[in-house]
Order: sequence, then structure tokens, then C-alpha cells
Amino acid sequence: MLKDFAKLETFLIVVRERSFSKASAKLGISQPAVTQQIKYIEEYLDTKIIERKKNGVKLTKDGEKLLTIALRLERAIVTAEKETMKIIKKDFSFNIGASFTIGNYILPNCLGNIKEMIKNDVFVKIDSSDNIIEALIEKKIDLALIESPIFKDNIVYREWVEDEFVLFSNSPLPKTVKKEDLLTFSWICREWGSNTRRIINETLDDVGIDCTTFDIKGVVSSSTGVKHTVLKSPKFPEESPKPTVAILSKYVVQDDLVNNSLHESKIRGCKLKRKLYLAYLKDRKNDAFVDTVSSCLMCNKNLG
DNA sequence: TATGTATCGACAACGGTTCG
DNA sequence: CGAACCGTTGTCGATACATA
Repeated sequence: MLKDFAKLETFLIVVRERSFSKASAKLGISQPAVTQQIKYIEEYLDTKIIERKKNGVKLTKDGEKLLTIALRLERAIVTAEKETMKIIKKDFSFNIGASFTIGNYILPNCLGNIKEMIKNDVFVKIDSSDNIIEALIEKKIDLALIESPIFKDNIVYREWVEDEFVLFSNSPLPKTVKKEDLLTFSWICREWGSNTRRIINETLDDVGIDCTTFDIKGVVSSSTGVKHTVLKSPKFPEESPKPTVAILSKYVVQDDLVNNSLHESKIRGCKLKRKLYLAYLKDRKNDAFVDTVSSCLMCNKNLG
């Protein structure tokens, strides 16, 4: 069983995600498949390794023991993978397709790692999620990083990282604001039809906030454009009677929040979250480069 | 009672092996 | 070589079960 690391990898993801179904989304396989693999391990070891509990899963004593073994194996495999990549002398450039926010704000943090890992150049093509998936099907790119899965056969979608939208302004805001306060701001928005605008609208709608009643000062068709518009707007209270605000991915504004050129506020009782996805063609899941880059991205380090 | 989650069973796709 | 077979691994739909 140890020779077949796939099952132990599933076990590790279940432990990390504390859930069978979340693990299945991370792995890009169905939830019954995860159950089967864990069951296989339990039958093989003739012992229960995971307690299925109400709020997530918990390891048994034997499960803990298996975990330390699996972690040790995982580390060994990662270093072995690095070494085996050196054998492949193929000289080419690996093409990643990414949607705007990912390509501009998240990927730069891990590109170096990926290049180092596969010993080759990496090109990033930035476009809308739809066009990225199109390019993936046409084999113009090797891997896609997108904001929402556009379900197609022969493509594996894996939940990659969780993103959160944050409310921010170029003037200081209270730590938290109430829903009603949103009507007292001047807004800069993405255009209708953008993924960002859609998610924000839907989420706010769910908690009873109608975005169409906002005082919208500007509509800008890119995250970067929205951010810069807010940065350059008149400041509250000196230059404007209302603070100018926008909602964007935390990855877009994190640097500006740290250096205080922008200020964040939380909306009480409202979490604006979304999942970002990694996708590749099913028949390329055994490609050394697709496989290595995916695991490099999935291990989720250096995302800033 | 509605919802989320784990499990079961039937079945399909795929890869490897065997054999003519 | 290719047809037949077999094991593995996955999907889907149904169901059981616990929890809010």
C-alpha cells in the first residue's frame, strides 16, 4: 500500500481539509472515490484511521501514527520529484493561462518556484476564464487558473485557493460597517458581466442588500483600474462628502493595505468569498510538467 | 424537517496481461 | 499484433445518518 502513494495522498488531503467532500474538490475527483480510498487503507491496515464526526473528521490513534509515516513519505517524494525533473531534458516553455486577478496578483508570487521546479521557462497568458478554458481545450496552454469552473468533459477542475473580497477606500473607514452604511459611500465598480461584480451582487443580494441602489461614481473594466481610480479619488472628509469605496479581491489590494495607501473595512454579517480553480486536460494528468506544476501550486505556499 | 455528508451498488473507462 | 479478459479507479444515483 505504501508503494501506492495516491491513497496516502488522499488521506493527507482529507486530514488537512478535515472533510471527505472538501478533499474530493481539492483532488478533482468525486467524493465516493475519496471514501473508497480511505476504506481501502482501513481494510489494508485492518483498523479505523479516521473518526467520521459531526463537525469534520478526527484521526484515531492509529490514524495519527499513519499520518507521521505519510508526512515522511510526502517529504521524500517532493524531493525525489525535484530530482527526477532534472532528468527530463526537454527544453520548452510551460504555458499557464490565468484570469486577470490571478495572473496579475497571485501568480507572480509563485512563478519563481515553478520555474525552479520544472527547470524551464513559464509563460503566463492572461485572459477571461472562458477564453482560458478555450485555450486549454485547444492545447495552447498547459494549465489553467480560473475564477469559476466552466464545466466541460475531459477537464479536471481542482479547488485551488480561497479568495475573499474586501471593502476598501483611500480614506480611513471604521473597522466594521453595517449593511445600511454601504448606501452612504461613493462606489467604483467592475462592469456588469464581470465575474467579480456578479459574485459581489449575488452575495450581497443574499443578505438583503440591493447593489443597484448604490451611488456608483465609476465603472472600470479591470481590477487594477478600479484600485487606481479609488486611490486617486478625492479624500473623505476633506475633499469629498462621501468616502469612495470599492470591493476587490484581497490579493489585489493587500500591498496597499499594508502600506496604508488604502484602508479596509469589514461588512458586518457578510463574508464575500470565492474559490479559485486549477484546471488541466484529463489526458494530460500524467504529464510530468502538468503534474509537477499542479502539485507545486496546490501545496499553496508563497501566495502572499 | 432541511441540509450536508458518508456510504453503497451498478456501471464505465482505462491500462496491463495473456493467448492465439 | 489484436481480441479477450481482468483489476483498478473513477462516476452517478440512491440512501442512510447526524445535525442545525
